[in-house]
Amino acid sequence: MLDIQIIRDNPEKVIEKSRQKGYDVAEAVKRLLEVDVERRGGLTQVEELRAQRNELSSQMKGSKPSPEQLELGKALKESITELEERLKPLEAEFETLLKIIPNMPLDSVPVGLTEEENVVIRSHAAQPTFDFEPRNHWEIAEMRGWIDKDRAAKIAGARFAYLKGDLVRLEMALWMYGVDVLTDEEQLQNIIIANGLDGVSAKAFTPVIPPAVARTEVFQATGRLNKEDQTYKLEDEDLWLNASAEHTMAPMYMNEILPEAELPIRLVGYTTAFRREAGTYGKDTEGIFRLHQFNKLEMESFGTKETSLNEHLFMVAIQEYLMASLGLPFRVLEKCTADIGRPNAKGVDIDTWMPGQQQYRETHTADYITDYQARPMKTRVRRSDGVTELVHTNDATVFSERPLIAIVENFQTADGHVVVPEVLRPYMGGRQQI
RNA sequence: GGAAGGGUGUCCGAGCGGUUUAAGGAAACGGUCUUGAAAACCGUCGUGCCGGCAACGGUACCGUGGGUUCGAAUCCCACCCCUUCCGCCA
Repeated sequence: MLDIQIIRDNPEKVIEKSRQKGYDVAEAVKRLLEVDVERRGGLTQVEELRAQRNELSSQMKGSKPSPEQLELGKALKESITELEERLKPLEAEFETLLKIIPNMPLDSVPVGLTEEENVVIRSHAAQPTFDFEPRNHWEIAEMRGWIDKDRAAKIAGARFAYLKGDLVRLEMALWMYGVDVLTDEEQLQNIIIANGLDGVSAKAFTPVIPPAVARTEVFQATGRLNKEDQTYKLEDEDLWLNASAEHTMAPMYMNEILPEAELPIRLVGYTTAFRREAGTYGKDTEGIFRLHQFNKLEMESFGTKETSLNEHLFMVAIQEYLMASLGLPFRVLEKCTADIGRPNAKGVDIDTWMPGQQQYRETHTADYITDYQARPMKTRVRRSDGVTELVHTNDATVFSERPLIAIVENFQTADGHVVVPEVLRPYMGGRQQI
């Protein structure tokens, strides 16, 4: 959530900056400020009464309370209870509205109302040419027995899959490769230098396998439970299945104050992600592009306000480095105001060319979140001068299963085999083709 | 799942109805001393919210949420978590 002070001081700026689709930010800000005034008025009254109660109480502590004092105490108690009851719904509405208001995009974020208005900022590698008609990944998978969705449907329903055979080995190779790069400070340093990100720490990411579920309270604090219909809830438990390792890594240091010397804390988490994909009926029904369950390797980091923007750029640089090293054709997009998530002040996507589908498809995202998540999570840093302040969080995809699709489609051979990218061969027993 | 014990500030830890504006210790920061460091000594040292230009004042917070009371870290209820033992088990 945003700092209420910022909204009070610059409501028009918050509104102007937050052009989002789906709901009316201006209306929410207007109502929030009304509620804020009412709430503060009530709060002042309650606090005055409490002060009287505390005063009376300290008078009574030495001797036996007189009947008059007890009488006054009872009257105060009633007034306080009554005022508190009136305040409760205001506080609740205040909290709800505050959570609805999205983060303020940086000035550099392009203004747009749909994802069509995202701006391509870089392109890497030419689209490959084939002397045969390139197939979809599901056609290749069919030929090779790599994906079985029919039996998965029997077991779990639509949008689930059994991945099989060499496709599974390729996926595992991808995880290993990603973790190896992210834990190698020399390679990280090279990425920093190559991208002119001087001053960015080359500290290695710590590999993490997080819980795949989180409590309601925790999930809400991350700002990622906005669309409850997209997230699976465990029946009879106060638990939700995570839709990314980000959801269970970001709140890891909830209610903690971290020493500045420990920052940046960098994590690379592997988990299975679950998404209900409500409202996508009929979309991407073929193959494994859009499943209810998939695996993903994700970066998460905790830093300070001075370092977070470069940390974001660093994460994007890592993504580009990884994708380029695989030899995949992809482009980098600066997301427009409508396409960045509510907690974001900026966001970058990577779309990768899928020759079997003759289009670029989203494979990665990188979120610049500032202190928006840290505020409700109460994750803070004690600076070297002793001051505590909110940390800044960043997250970004390393690999999901979508790059797997890109590898299969881009490096396919005429007879339905796939050339293994060189950097993955050490993890595939040296095999050049599967 | 059963039994017992426990959750207090950055950390350790006391407190079990009104001297809590949370003892004491450690860490951290500032200072004295020292060639420098260590030690010793002195001082500072929680967070949120409300009001105020500020100094400051008020209020809330002792796992979470309710309750009892004029008054709750302290008593009662529910839940969550941790530890140990038993049972079950990848």
